[in-house]
Amino acid sequence: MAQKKPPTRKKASAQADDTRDRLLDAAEFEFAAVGLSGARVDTIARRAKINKQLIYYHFGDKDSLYQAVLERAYSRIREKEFGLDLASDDPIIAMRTLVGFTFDYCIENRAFVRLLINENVLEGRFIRRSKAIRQSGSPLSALLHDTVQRGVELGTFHRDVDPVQLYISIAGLCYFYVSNMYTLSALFERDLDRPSALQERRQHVIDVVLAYLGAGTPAWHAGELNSMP
Amino acid sequence: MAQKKPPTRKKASAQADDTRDRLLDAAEFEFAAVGLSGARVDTIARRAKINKQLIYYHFGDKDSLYQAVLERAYSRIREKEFGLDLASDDPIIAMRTLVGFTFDYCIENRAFVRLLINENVLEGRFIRRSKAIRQSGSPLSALLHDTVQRGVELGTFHRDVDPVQLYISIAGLCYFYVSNMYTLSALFERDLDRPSALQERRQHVIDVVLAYLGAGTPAWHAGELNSMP
Amino acid sequence: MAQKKPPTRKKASAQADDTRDRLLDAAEFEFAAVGLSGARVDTIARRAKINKQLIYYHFGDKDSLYQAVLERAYSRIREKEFGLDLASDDPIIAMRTLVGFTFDYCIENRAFVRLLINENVLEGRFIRRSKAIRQSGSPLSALLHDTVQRGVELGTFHRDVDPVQLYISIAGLCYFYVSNMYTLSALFERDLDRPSALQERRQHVIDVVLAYLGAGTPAWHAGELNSMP
Amino acid sequence: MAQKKPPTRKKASAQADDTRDRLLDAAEFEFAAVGLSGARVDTIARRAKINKQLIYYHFGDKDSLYQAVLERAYSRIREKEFGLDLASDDPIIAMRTLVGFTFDYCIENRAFVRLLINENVLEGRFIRRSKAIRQSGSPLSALLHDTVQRGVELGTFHRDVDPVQLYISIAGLCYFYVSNMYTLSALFERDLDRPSALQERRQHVIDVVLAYLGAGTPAWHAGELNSMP
DNA sequence: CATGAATGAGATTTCATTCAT
DNA sequence: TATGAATGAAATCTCATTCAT
Repeated sequence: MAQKKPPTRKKASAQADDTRDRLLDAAEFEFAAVGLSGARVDTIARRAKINKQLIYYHFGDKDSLYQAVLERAYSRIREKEFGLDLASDDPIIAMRTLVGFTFDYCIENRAFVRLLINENVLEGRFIRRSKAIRQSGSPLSALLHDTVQRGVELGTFHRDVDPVQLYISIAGLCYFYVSNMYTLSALFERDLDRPSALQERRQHVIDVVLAYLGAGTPAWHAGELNSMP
Repeated sequence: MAQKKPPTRKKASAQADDTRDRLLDAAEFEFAAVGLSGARVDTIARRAKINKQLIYYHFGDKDSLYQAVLERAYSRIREKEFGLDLASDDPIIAMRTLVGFTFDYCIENRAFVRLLINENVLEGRFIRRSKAIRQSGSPLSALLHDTVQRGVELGTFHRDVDPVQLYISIAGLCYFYVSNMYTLSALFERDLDRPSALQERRQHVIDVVLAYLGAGTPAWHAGELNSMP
Repeated sequence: MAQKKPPTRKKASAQADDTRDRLLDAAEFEFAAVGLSGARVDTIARRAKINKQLIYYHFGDKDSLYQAVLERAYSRIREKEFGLDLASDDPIIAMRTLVGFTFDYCIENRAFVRLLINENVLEGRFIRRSKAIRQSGSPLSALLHDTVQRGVELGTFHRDVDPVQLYISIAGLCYFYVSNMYTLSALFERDLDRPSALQERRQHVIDVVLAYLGAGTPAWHAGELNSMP
Repeated sequence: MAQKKPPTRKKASAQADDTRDRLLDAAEFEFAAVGLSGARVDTIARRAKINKQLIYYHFGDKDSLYQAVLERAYSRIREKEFGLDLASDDPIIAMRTLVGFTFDYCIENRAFVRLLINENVLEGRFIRRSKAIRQSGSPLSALLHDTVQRGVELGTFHRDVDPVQLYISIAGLCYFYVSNMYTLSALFERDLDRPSALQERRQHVIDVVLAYLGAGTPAWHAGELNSMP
């Protein structure tokens, strides 16, 4: 939630909050599109329909604006992940839900995927500074751990697995498809962004993960209902 | 915007070739590290220990230099991939080889991974211009297709699978680990770059892929010999 | 460029006066520290713990604020100088008092010294506009003239002297030490701001002035009592 | 002598040296006139008739340019001071020469006086970084010490004196007149920059210093020939 | 009186690119 | 080929000042 910076700021009017939000939206778009170094403050200001100098008034500098965008983006996905309520479901269902959610989130929030990419280009310089973001990782792996554990106990999952390793694989199967869509599309001369291609990929990713956990079979797909939003 | 091209250098001196190579190496390093927009021509020149103007002499402009770096990077991995000689091996072995190779290549050639990332930030603008790169995709999927096919025919693979989908998954499981190592390390407060972590990940990726193809079981690991280079 | 002036405030509240004072103090500090061009309106406001806009409310603009600070500073030293009551003392005592006072004032009011310095960097632009300041010079030289005259008549001073020339020398011996303390300290690798260094300088300056007037001898120092505050 | 900065620079053409010199001259003028913070890079470039960006090419940034100007200015006056050859003269003559030189130098090189002033506004930030400047102080006080010593031994100077204290007084009597000429002129409503005023001041300063050393008498002035250049 | 938000002009600095040799 | 010098366009950021409440 921490997304304010200016040390001088005391009371924030509703209008000022609106300005900040528009600014963050515009900045997220720009940073996601061209990265931190590629982003132009001018462009962000124009897109947010505000005076360029306001950016400096509200956030101090370009880097701090980027940091605010990054933190907001992380807090959003975490909020949704923890809202999935995986704990109460059947482990297989829960895992399908999680994988499906992850894939859908990537597709619908490409800005987020690209933001992460850029943050890695920056060698994680900003994520390392954000305590809030760093602290969001452990509940995530705990959640995964519990789900896998339950599956193993019920006998539906064949193997125990490191939740971190599993999370990275789920993310890799989903994020990479989005983040590298351009080179992959060019390489295989196939439009990976078509609805049918997305649907196909979604199923494939779920299949891979469940197969790995020992719970997925081709036959099992018959009743597939979990459609994309 | 590339104005000039070196006049189809025929009698290029050995020294000039050396200069070009040093230049491409330095440029690859810089582009991989900070992306196209983040890269500084000055920095590249300094790193290559040449005069900045030489960059313009040899490559015309920054974009063309980037394009040259990208093409060289792709041609290198393709060369190695086709050198794997998967066709003659047992499909399981072949697949283990391919997945292992892909993982190892990512680990050893992080610059390449980052280069791809950046090219995607640029929306594949340069890869689309390069016929050579685009043409390297289809033999790759053909190779994969054959291998899978053989596995299916031998009964060791349980299912048929789209080779493109499979390739993207293999790549995703490997590349994502490298490309997003910084954010993942921060998030899970775990150093993913330790030799033991790399070895663990390598095995995990192979397990996932083979499990999906229906050829991998935990028990099966006992005889694992495929160590990292 | 001063647009507006507070409407000749008559019923100024006590609070407003307090605000003005805090503002002038903060402004004096800032102008003395970094000069007119170096001073930041923001910094002054923050230091005075008031809202920046109040500066404009009270003084119209930055230049007028500077002018007010300058006038207050001059009026303060003149007030003290005329309070010295040199007229009734023995000329030698009077001169020792004046020189000592000038030195002490410089040491204790470095902001004032620096303010003058800056005003000279500005080529006296603001002092020329201030009738009040300009008019304070002539009584000063008259005072000096009388004192020297009395000394000459009593035979304790050996020579007549231009009071303006004398005043400038006294000031030069004192102000320069303070205004150029940083470069001098660096040059001679000696901390000129130590209490003992200050005391030594104070005596030296008195010696120089009295020697010039023909009234000072080294032996004469024995009964020195005029200590620094 | 140390006045080059750019780490990239290897061979300097005569033309480039000329550019650097013009740049330093223009910068000195500007810094002396309005201080470091008041100086405009644009103005300096225009005055030097060069492209503004060349400043960054040659000096890196505004601060480094200022540092180079400061070092050049100090090295110039030191060079002249040590060229006075005070050691071989009669101590009284030597002292008159030194004081006269100091005064004349201030009058003719007001830029230097103002440069020092500004450096003190900056709290000696740059002089402290310059080893070359700092090291020039000790030979100076040694020179003064010797001269005074010789005068004392010959009996023409009545007292021993700290050479640093003496140097500061000489400088104070000279520099202050120049550095504070604007406020002093306004205060005493007298143009202190007239040739006759300068000549008068020059004599006064010499008188004060020699009177202090015990070597000056009003009568003694009769043969004064040491005119201003 | 007082405040937070907003703005326009202009400052420093960066950077790809070209010039001259 | 190779180099140091030079340049124009544009980027980030600063800062006095004004607006709206």
